[in-house]
Amino acid sequence: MTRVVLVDDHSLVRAGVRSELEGEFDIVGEAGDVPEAIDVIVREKPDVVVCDVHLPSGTAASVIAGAVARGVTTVYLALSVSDAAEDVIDVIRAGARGYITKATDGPGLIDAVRRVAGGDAVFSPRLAGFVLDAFSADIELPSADPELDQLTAREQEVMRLLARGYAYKEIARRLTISIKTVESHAGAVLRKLQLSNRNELTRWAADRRIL
Amino acid sequence: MTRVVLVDDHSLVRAGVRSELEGEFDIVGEAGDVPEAIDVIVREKPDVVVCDVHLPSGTAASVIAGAVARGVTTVYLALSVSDAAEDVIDVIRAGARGYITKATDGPGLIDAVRRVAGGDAVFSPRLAGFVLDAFSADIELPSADPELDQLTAREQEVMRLLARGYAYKEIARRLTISIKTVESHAGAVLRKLQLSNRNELTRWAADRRIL
DNA sequence: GGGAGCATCGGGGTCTTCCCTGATGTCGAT
DNA sequence: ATCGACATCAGGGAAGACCCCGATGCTCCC
Repeated sequence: MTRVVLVDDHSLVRAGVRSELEGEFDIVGEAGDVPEAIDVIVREKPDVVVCDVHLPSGTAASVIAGAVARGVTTVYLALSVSDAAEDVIDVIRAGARGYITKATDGPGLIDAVRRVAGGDAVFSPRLAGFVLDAFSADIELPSADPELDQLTAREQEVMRLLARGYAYKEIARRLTISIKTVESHAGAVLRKLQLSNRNELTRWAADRRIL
Repeated sequence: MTRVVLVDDHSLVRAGVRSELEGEFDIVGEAGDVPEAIDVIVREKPDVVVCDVHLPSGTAASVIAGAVARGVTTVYLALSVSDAAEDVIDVIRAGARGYITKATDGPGLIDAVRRVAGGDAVFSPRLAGFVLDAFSADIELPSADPELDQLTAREQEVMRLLARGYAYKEIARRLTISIKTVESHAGAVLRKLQLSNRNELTRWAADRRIL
């Protein structure tokens, strides 16, 4: 039987969730704040933790981080009244596998717990949209960058080598041109990209995953 | 009315999807392979593209990449017989907002199109699990980095500013210490991290998302 | 045939980076 | 009380980065 821990600062909410889940799952512990939650999780090592997002002493993300720091890896289902993008993203980033609101009914809750226990992720489409946006913003696909097009082919070559940290001398050797030519191209690159030195260029390139 | 383009190499499948969506949406174009699809998308600029994952001349990811390269941003709903993790991840990475299998019934399809058009993401919980795994693997949360611990608190401060591209002079001003002190810390940072110059440091920091 | 854009170089200069040697003061631990 | 780790600063120097001005050749285009 799947072993579950409940975390919520309102004992009434815990009671409600417990009554819904009892019979289906084995409720092995409860907690009302962050340190208490971490202790229970470390002690019980449950299969699933159903965790309120906002707790008096922190958030569900703190609970997850704390448990991870103490070496416990388990599956988290976030539970919240809020469906604000920020809340969702934070807790998902921290490692939660699902996020449901307290408007969910009993069978929905049971289904969600069962699903995250089985490795699935549980989101409403609206929340899934937030998560996808957040992650894609991180990833930043190799899009046709208009800033890159300002550079000539040769300048782009030099730019890549500059971003990798090669010295002018080294770049000159690799492209079999003189240092002075490298300087020319480097100057053009910095001017066109409105950067003031190589370090900004390195960051610029790193941000765009041009490596 | 939401304008939709259908992409699938089997005209029978297109016919089936079209018959389900007609009335609800405005089907403004169809295509059976990648270049054709890109052309139609560029020409029609639809709100939603319902796209088969496997096409004779490529994949849905190729279609998305091609359309993006030609400056069209629209919303994609991937459609496939396969629910293999690989297929899902590739097309989501490319930018699709949803992924449904061909087992979906008519109302489910209509609902999915409507949702992605509205900005939501559409996945079965199983597929959402894949997506989450794939992205979390990329992200790599700020773990306690043993290499960072080699640096003293002050050195870490200086390191962060170095990585951001500030000149020694500027760092000295910000920390209200002398340039010479900054040089000392910078030297210690490079030595301890076994890097030979600032550019490598910038890359080192960028790779670890220390910014 | 002139002009624009590009790639190729040079001289010469200033500022920055990086490293060397060395020094002083604080603080905590032995 | 001493020792080590740390933060602070200095002088000086070699090498690199960056910028200015200017020059040559090449190709493409009107």
